[in-house]
Amino acid sequence: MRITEVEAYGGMEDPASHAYTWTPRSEIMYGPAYRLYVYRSYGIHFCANVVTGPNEIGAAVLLRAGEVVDGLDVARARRGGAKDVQLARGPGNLAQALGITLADLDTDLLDPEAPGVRLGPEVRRRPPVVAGPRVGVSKAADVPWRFWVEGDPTVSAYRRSPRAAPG
DNA sequence: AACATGATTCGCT
DNA sequence: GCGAATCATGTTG
Repeated sequence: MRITEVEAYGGMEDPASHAYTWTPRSEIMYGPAYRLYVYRSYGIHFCANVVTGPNEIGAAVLLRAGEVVDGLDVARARRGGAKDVQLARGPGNLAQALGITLADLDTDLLDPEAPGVRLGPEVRRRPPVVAGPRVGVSKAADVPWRFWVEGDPTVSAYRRSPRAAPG
């Protein structure tokens, strides 16, 4: 899968991050980099993050959207007949398309032997990337740490949290 | 032990 | 555009 949209969370210094205050849930975020941090959202969906360490800050990057370029049939089956372009559009949908669950928590994304997902190393060509305010967070929403490929149809629509400070 | 809330999505208007 | 669904986690008593 080609990632087209991400959102950065600055660990203990970022009020919007799960790592802002230490909790058992976010413990993984303080660990080594390139591990997978998965959490359940609204009781229904899973969201996948890449811990970016390497220090003990608890920083991570939320995978918000992507274009499925491999295993299309599997992704389609998992997403139950959604349009190809929206197979991995949105954090919950992306996790579902990849089949990520809590079982994948703490997966070493650089280990070729590790079961489940892994992070592809190569970026052949860097497409134009734009930055903007973050989606869905009630705090520090205007920190421009959401990055996406400009004009890519698989990028999710921007929606500001109703609880975020007016901007 | 109880209460409030959310890094969301989908369907209806 | 708006609101319900849905439950684990975090916070408070």
